[in-house]
Amino acid sequence: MKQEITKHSVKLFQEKGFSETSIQDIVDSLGVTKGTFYYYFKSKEQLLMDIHLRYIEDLLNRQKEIIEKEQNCRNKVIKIVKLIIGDIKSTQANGRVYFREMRNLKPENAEIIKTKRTEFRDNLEQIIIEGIEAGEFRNTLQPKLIALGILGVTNWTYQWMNPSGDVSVDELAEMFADFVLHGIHV
Amino acid sequence: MKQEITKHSVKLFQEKGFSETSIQDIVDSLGVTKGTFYYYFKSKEQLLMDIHLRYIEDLLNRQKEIIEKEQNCRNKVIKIVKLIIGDIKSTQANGRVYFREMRNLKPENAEIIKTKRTEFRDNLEQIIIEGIEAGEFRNTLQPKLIALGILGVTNWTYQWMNPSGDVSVDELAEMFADFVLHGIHV
Amino acid sequence: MKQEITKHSVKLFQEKGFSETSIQDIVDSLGVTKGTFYYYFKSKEQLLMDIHLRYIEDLLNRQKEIIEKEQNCRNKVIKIVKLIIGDIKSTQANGRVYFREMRNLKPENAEIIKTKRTEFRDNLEQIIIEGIEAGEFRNTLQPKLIALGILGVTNWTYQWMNPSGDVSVDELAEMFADFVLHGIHV
Amino acid sequence: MKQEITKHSVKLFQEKGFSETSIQDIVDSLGVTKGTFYYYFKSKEQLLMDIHLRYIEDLLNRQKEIIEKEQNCRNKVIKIVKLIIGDIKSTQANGRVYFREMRNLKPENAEIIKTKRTEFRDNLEQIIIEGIEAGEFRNTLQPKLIALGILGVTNWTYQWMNPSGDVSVDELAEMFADFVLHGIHV
DNA sequence: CATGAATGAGGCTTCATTCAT
DNA sequence: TATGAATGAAGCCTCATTCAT
Repeated sequence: MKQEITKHSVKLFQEKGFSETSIQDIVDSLGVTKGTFYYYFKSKEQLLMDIHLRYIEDLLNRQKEIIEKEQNCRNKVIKIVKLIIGDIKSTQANGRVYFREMRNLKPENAEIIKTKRTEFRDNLEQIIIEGIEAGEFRNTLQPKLIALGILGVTNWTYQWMNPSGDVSVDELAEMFADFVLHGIHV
Repeated sequence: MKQEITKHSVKLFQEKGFSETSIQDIVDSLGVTKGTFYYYFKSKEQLLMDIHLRYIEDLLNRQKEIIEKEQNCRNKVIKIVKLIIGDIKSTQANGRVYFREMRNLKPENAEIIKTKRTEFRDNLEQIIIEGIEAGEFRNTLQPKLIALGILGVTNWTYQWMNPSGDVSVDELAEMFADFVLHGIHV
Repeated sequence: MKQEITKHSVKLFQEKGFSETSIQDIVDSLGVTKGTFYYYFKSKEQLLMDIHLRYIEDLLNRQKEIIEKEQNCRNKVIKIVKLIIGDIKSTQANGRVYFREMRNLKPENAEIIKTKRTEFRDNLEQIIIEGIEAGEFRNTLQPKLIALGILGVTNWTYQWMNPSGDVSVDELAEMFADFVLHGIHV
Repeated sequence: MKQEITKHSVKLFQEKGFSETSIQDIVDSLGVTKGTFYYYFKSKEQLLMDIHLRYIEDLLNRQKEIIEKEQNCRNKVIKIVKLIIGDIKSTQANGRVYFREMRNLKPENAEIIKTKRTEFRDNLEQIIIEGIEAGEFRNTLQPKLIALGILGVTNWTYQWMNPSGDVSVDELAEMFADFVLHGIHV
């Protein structure tokens, strides 16, 4: 039931936004009553925190795997781009909530998520640094800004991507990986 | 007074979010009363629409100027990247509201903004297409996706940029223009 | 278990008040679940009634003993003052609940308690009457009002007494018995 | 309107208790809507605080007057007894709320009221001390406890007094003043 | 132009109670 | 005996909006 509530909530939050979705909306979509919601969650905010935590922790785990498995930095970057974009179909709702609604967390919870978010970004930055040292990447790059640029490319996808649209996810991931590596110039 | 209200609202919307900011918050920050607000705006949503319209129309105008003035596509892209990032200091609040709060517009208003948003993106896509035809850009690129990728790099900036932080806006614009053109690979 | 529940409830009701204490609070303090509570008590109100009944019936029994044992009215009054104040340490929580929460009983239950309360007061009034007739007490006293005055002195103690404070219970009982008998004037 | 709300609230709190009275009850009794209540009061608790403050400050002022005007301690005590009981008719509701509902104040507000309550008691204690020194009162008395005893007699009245009942307020005040001074013993 | 009182709908949350297991 | 999931009513409070002045 807790999972059921989470699932429906993510869907609604994604469609209407966190503040715009009422507990009533959530329980109505499940056919239960408000009491049930509060049996499983201490507050609406805690549900949001749950969603955030689950999302970022999953991302961090899979990022770690990539870093350990892949040999060169080029492939690490490609795989991370594909990681974020790749499962957009299954987790787009989750991702949208994650990228948009952090503001609604209490300061102490926001801090926790922010720390993990920073960790993810730092890991990417580290790959850029190592890639430069290994001669894989151009040595004029500023690793921190580039990491943020790459995340812009991938995360922004969650704003416009229409999973039932005409763009194939795999195709998009390939295109973006290529774009990140080589830019647009001939 | 209307401008005063808009200015303070943008600041508050950016800090706390549209739904989380009450009319009371707005008028308190101005030292006036609610009646005054409703003398100038028909509704809270109309104020948000005003903010959106002003922002996107300004962007579109300046984009048009760039397209007309610059000779080659390479420079057009560079200038557009710098356009979005360049005035982040003066309009970050505006930009954040623009990128985050469109969901709170009424369907008919959202449609209007969406059209202009699409126009901005289409213009960029057109530049990519022309650049490819002119041999400036790689011909393996999918123009629409690349346009979205570039916008990801630039628009995402509004999420993490701290205007009082240590990253110089000019430096950032240069770095991102370079990143967009040449990617990270040697 | 029923006694255990009662004991913990009294403690919580005294600290936070009846309305402010939830069944959840009670069962949490015992490490059991709500079902258990409702196995032993029909309702929250019935628990409160139990507490009231037990308290007043004990008082009435001990008052009766005093009335039967003591020879003169002076001693009867002294002993009753000491009865109420004397076991404040062991039953302060009970007493506080008794003096404060009667309002939360259902009308029919409130009536039952009120009757017993009146009985206790009437017994005291009767002692005053007999004391006046016997020439022990001043014959200008209005027995009913004086009974209420004496109960004020004693019952009010439950409002301010801090059992772990610096006032000794015995000392207090002596002082109040003396005060009731002789007043403050020289 | 604010006064109107306060007046009706006091009446309801006295009848049903603070926790048992809903904002809805209050506004219904006035024929207005909930919004109106919250236009005048920040919270239910603040209304309670208002009631408490008004009551104790009035008492303190009138106590001060008595202390300044009356010449001997005997009369000061008599006047204070009559002060508390005297206006029971006009302020019984207020008094009941004051004596019963302090628990529902936030800790910081409770502290403020407690301080003023203590001030009132300390003033009475001071009168006892001076009375003993002046030879008006018996020197075996413990001033602090006696002050609490006297307050028991008077304050308890708010528990049982039925203003429309058969006991005359003046008569009661006389009787209790006499009781406090001379006790019950011949 | 501006105020400030009033509305009413809706939001989050708590809680006593029930009931199948 | 005891559990724990579920209910539904009710409570406090916020807020966009209206309107007489």
